[in-house]
Amino acid sequence: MATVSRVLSGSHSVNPELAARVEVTARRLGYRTNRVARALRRQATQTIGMVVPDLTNPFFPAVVQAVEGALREVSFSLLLCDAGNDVAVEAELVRNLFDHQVDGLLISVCDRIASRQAARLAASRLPLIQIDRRALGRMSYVGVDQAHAIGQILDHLAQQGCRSFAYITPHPAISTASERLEAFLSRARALDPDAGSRIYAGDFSFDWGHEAALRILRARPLPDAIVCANDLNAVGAMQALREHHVQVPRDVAVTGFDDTLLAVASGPQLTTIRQPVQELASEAVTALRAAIGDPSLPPRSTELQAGLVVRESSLRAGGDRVRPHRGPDGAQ
Amino acid sequence: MATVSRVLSGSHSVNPELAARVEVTARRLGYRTNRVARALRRQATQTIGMVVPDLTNPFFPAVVQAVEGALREVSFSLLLCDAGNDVAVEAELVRNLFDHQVDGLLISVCDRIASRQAARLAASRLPLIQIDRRALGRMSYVGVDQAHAIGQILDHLAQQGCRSFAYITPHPAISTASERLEAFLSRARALDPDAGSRIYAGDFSFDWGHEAALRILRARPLPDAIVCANDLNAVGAMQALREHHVQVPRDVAVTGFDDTLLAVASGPQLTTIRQPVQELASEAVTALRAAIGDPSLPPRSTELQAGLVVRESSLRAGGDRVRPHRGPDGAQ
DNA sequence: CTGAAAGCGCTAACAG
DNA sequence: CTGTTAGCGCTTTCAG
Repeated sequence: MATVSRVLSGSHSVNPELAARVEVTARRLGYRTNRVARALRRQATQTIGMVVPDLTNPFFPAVVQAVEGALREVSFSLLLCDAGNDVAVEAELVRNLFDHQVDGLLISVCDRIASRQAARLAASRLPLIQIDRRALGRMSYVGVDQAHAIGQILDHLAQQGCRSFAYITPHPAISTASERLEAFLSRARALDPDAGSRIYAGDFSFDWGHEAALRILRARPLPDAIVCANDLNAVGAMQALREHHVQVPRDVAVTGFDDTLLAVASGPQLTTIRQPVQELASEAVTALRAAIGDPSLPPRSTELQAGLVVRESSLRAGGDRVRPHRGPDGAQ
Repeated sequence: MATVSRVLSGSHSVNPELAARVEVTARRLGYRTNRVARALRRQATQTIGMVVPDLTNPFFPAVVQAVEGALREVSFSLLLCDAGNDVAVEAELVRNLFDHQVDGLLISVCDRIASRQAARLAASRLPLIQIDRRALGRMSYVGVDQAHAIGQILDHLAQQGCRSFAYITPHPAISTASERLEAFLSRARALDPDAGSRIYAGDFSFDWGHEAALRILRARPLPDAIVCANDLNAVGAMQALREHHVQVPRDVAVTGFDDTLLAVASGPQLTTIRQPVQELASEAVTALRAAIGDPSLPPRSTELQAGLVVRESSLRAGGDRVRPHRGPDGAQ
């Protein structure tokens, strides 16, 4: 019995001939090792838990897919949980994941403050990597350099001749939103002293983008550009602008963040930031496996760089990519 | 020890006073029962496996979210797997899920033919419910009445005065695509004898919608309406139309299917079919639990009804919702 | 109603 | 290199 175990888990060297016999027989019998029993004995499940705030935000499915792929390569499985943007649910999910004896946790927290307790609890018991959104500054984190990303957007807009800016964002309780907002404020003010008075903070939704744009419209004059903290907000804003016959990018430029499907599906297509989802996922998995292998490792944080993707929504000055059929009044 | 187990799992009646003492102590110690050990002993993990073809299709995250919620209510957990539209990966995932000793399987198969083997294998070993896409006619299935949904679209379009139709669809190897296509053919032909010659089958992507629309443009005259088997295709098609200065819905009506975020994010907003995702999920979970409870139960199939959501993209005849700023040449 | 004891399927320590 | 044995943490007989 022990020999069979050794052959099948490849843990120990076994006489090749015997090993072959075991393998053949196992295959003939359709034998598959019971991972539950193995987990109980080894005290390791080869399963990691992942908690995301909301699968409905298309950014997260992309991350989940990449994470699952990265885990599969090292034959780990994924226990996925959606917190529904609810910190209480999130805490409950983390506890449930403990009970499942997951070997580690990947978490994108709902709230940079309110999620701290759950995150701390989790980190005290398990290797944990924060991904994208974080609550604990001193714990491992994999995310993108938000300031640099926002900088790229503003540089691009400035180059397009934009001199006044509004900013639509979810509530800054989300760490990424907060970082983007701060970056926006510090950089936009150099170009536009009033930028700070045109911050519209709501939530992550299409509807909020729409609503915020309506407020921007009411507070005329329009800024040259509306920078949005994510694609959903941006697309909502564009919708509202369209309803009010304000043309993007002619009358106002709009930018998003995440480069989700929405960016390409909207009309006009959205200039946005492409998150390095693959790298985010593989870095997170690597870091988590390292932490599982040696729990005494110090926290490790990685900031990846995201890239600007220029599409129609920000091209103002009659550049090459402006749609030709917009007519002679297309230039401002 | 046995008494503690009985109290904590509530399986057996225990002297209330003793039970209280156990509970207090357990709480004080922060005791949590180890689900792996329990699973080994009980031969049941309280975990179900779910395999979806592609999380990148926004329909599936919605389903996953709903399923996870429904499972949480009955304290089951979800082991999620993304097959990446690859039948071989799908089969491997199913095997892996066996090894995890999941109590049941929810699967939306990649291919109605090629996935049969994997599905049959799975069904032979475990309670299994097919959800949305199916491969096995005789096994349990929860989905929507595609024919009725397509019927609603065509009725609506006919009412808008459309008399000629094109149809953009993924490859009919996907069961839902195949059912929708068949429904389209049988119903559209009554209105348009040529409908069968305007079928564009490709894949589930934005890009295919775009490409198919280009082909439709090349094969002028334009049909009155382009019916699409999903929102992604529809939005891709609208993009191509826009690039060629064809106005939706003035020059051609376009409809989608799924009512994802894209439907509302696109310009013009998309008339589409809203899938009853919540009901789909809760029915699937109910059916699966029933099958787990009594594996001898006969297969059970449920067809839910989906509803038409009318938005701008199909309103042709100067109805209320046509955007007013389109100008006097807006009517065809 | 409660306690003692066996055992779920596996792996690892220990002999040989 | 291989076999025997104990035991992971829990639940469920079986006695009492």
